[in-house]
Amino acid sequence: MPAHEGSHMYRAVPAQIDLPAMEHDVLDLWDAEQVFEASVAQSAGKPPWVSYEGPPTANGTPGTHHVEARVFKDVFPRYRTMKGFHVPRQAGWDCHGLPVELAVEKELGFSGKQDIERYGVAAFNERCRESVLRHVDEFTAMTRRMGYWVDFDRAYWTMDAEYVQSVWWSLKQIYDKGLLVQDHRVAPYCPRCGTGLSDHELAQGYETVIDPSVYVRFPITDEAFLTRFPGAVFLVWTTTPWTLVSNTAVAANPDADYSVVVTSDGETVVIASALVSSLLGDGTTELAVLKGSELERITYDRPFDLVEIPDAHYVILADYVTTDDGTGLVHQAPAFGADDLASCRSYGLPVINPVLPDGTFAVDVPVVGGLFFKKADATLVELLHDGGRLFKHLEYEHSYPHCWRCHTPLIYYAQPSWYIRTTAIKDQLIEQNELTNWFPGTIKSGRFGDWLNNNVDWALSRNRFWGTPLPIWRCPDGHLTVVESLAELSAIGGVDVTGTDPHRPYVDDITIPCTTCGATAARVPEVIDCWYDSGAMPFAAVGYPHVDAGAFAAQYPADFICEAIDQTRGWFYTLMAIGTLVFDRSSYRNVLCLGHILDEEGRKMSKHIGNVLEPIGLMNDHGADAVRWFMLASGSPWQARRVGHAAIGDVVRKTLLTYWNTVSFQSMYARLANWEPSQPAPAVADRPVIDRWLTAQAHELAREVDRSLEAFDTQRAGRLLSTFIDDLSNWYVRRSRRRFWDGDPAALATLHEALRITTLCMAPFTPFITERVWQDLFRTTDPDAATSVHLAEWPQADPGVIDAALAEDMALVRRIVELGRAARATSGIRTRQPLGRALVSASGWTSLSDDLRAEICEELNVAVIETLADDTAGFVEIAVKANFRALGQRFGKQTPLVAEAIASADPVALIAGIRSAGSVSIHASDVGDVTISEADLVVTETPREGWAVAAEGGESLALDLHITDSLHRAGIAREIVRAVQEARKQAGFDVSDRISVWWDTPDPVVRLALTEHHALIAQEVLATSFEEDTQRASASAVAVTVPDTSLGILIARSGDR
RNA sequence: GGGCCUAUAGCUCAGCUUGGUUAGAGCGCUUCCCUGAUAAGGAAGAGGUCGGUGGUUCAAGUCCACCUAGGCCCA
Repeated sequence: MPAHEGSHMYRAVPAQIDLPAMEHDVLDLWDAEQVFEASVAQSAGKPPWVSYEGPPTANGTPGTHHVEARVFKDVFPRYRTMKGFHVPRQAGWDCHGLPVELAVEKELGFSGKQDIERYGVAAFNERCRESVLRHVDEFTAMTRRMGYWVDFDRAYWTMDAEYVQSVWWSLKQIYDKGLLVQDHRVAPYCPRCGTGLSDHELAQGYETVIDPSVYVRFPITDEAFLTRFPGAVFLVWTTTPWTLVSNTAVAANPDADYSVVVTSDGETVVIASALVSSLLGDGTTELAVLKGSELERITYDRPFDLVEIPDAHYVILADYVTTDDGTGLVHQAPAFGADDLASCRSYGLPVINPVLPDGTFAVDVPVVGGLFFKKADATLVELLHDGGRLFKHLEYEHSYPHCWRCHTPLIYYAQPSWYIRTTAIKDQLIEQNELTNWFPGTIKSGRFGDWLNNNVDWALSRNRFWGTPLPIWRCPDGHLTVVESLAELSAIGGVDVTGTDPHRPYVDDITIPCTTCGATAARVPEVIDCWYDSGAMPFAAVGYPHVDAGAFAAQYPADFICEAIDQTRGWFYTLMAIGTLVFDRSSYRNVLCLGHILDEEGRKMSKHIGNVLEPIGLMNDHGADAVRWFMLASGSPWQARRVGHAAIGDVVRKTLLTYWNTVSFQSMYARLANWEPSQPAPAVADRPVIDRWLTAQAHELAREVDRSLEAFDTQRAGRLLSTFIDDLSNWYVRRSRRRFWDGDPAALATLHEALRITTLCMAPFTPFITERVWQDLFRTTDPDAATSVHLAEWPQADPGVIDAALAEDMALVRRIVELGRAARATSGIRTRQPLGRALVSASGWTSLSDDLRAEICEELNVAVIETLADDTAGFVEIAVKANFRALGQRFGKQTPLVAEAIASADPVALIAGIRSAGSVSIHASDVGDVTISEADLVVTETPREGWAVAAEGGESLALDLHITDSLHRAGIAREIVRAVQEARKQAGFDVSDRISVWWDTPDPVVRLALTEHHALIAQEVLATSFEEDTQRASASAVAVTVPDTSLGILIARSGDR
């Protein structure tokens, strides 16, 4: 509550805070004051900084990994906004595709496409649309809770009619360039989903499985060959016995050597020479070595006679065959392998496919008819065994592609599909990648660069229902008409269909006259890969070109995108590919690639294991700021990281609460002193050295955090901030407490400014707590302050204020203080007991200013501090070590010899010589005389006797432990002060309460201490009266116990008398 | 089989770009201290063959090679 009307005082900031509750209040504040909207509106006209929101698929509950990506997608826009850029942020939802279809299938209890067709495509797609809308709410709630500012009102939906038509437009551009084609190829195919998958979808679904690994005898039937080698068989290896049913040929490498060998069992077999010993072992007899080319067209008897395959079953030649594993003779089933198909086609072999689109063998196939392809393996292996064809049967563990959504093993399957010929723009893609900044950089040439180098055409079409329909109409003669919009369809067809839902089945009902021949053309049945949808968002999100061309121009390409590493071949690829296909340039300049979030044991989070951290719960336990800070600053963003309650709780205690308590401290004492930031304070240059130091550090902080964020390095920025907060609380405030009790304007103004800079720098990271602080400390005190910290400008670092020399000096001060504390601890004399003097030896010490030395004295509670080297009494022990870093540069190979010479020299004489002459010459064996200066040495000076000493890294401090009577009494006085303070706290007095003190003691030393230090004690404990008298006990008086004394004290609040 | 990443204290991680002789922090543990903001703070201690082997170098946690294990991605 403000002290009076029109005042510019801080609000009271309680020491205790419930962070999650505070965050909810801040969320309400942002809503009430429309802060996000204001931050975008306020920057209109400023240079744009564009980041794209990769649309999450709304088909399930958001997880902690979604929070991770969203934290990074939030922190940089907030930062750029503060830096004076205009950063519009459009939310987006990925609506189409298999994930959604599968979720709906599951809800409806369906098991395949037939079920969907029976249910009706219109109704099914309606369920898909409804499912998307349902799940979007959960994402919105999580997004709001975590403080990710993104504009949901303008969100793009990939299922919107405008979006779909934008995608159509782009496909037409690609078609017009001749890069959208239909082709029959062997492609990965999910038999359960009944559709082919693209290579980047394939990448999502590898699973480790154990398959049979069988070596099969293919008896040779070529008479000439058999005449030379009676009873010879080809040994053929496969891990997919089910494809043996459609065996069409055996491929050999024309240039490889093949051996005809008799095994130890007396059997004549043909395999690659390179594999004879590993496969057949010892005891074989080699009959002949033939080139693969000599085997061409040698016929054999196929393993199964279940389907008709005419004019086949001989050896063909193919370069891709290797002799690294298997037998060097590769079974060919052209319907189920891309290489097989190409090789067999070149020999004019037929392509026979006995497997139906649902993955089962056709019912009329003997033995395996109706069986799911994978399930046929066991039956077939048994059949091979019974027929004497099985040479060897092992199990083989390998990773095999599975459907990324339903986990059905995929089948490589020949079928017609639509492709985008990305291979035609491969060089352009590589060029665009060169112009892209990847974080971390290794992705660029590594994972992503490899992917581009091995680029294959994009299998675009899906034989499914809920997706963007391919905008291609075909007439009976096969002429194609590709359209870019419903308006174009209306124009061609002469019927207004602009109000039609551009989804199946409605769009399928539209027919148009063929633009080539005029015959009736109908849409091809396929929909497209939903990854195309999301990759099209840079233009489709604004409905380009049909809706708003200006918006697109302003937001292309993006300055920044960010997702987890699994998007390398997903969104990162589709964005770059579509951008390059349609606009000849990639859609983004900088891309941050995050590592995955793991559980506390380092396992992937999955529903199966039950180790999923539910993000809203996590944020309600610890606060969104804590989760955000963890994601940004704890560990390396591109490294897989373990997240758990302990790690996030740490963030709260170490960073957020320390910051908060510093704020609370400042608010408390400023209010007690009726201080306002607008009150005059001495110029920084005229303030005490510690104020100048803190101010310099704060400006350096602003500069360095800025640099880090420019380089997308949140980890370094976080480290800078938490170090600064620690310095602030545990050095500046700790050292300056007394000045705050006294209401010193210089101290209050210094801390105010330091907190202002910290709060601003931290705002993008932890937007809640910084907003609370901004409201309580800055908005209330400055009528010109921005109404939200997120509407404020980034703090300008003044290079003139930054003082590297002072920072170094202060670091030395703190190291010396640490030595002093260590010496105190080893001596057993508590800091409360004043000591007479300390001696210091450290490089840089002699040039330390008096006020910095005073800091050390005060902190260590010693009367004077002096230079150890000045003490000529001879009780200083000097140890000298070689400084290898300096010597190594000068002497290279001879460094150890010089170091040895230094070690064996008399350190006292050495130092005496150097200190008087600047350098000395010493003799090193095999090197000769060398000149040594102090920089070549690490000098440690320690006193010999009667002192408490601590030394580290060439710096040392010694405490004079002699306690005089006067020091003893001063110690007692401090002891009394501490005891009274403790009692005040116990009694629940406020820090500003004045008290009365009555005391009595039989001990003359204590009595003397009390009288001697009477004024000091009274001042320290805020006593308005301080009398020797224990008889005056009052009802509210509190007894104070002072350890190790026979002192009796009573205190009472002055007002309580 | 290939590519990339990772391996440092009981746990979580810095440090490696630019090599320097006592390898750090936080958490946890033991002992002690301090407390007029703090769920804080400080000191000491236990705990490390810096995954292994070789190499380069006067000097390797750091650079190089190979290997091992784990992860991710691909085939």
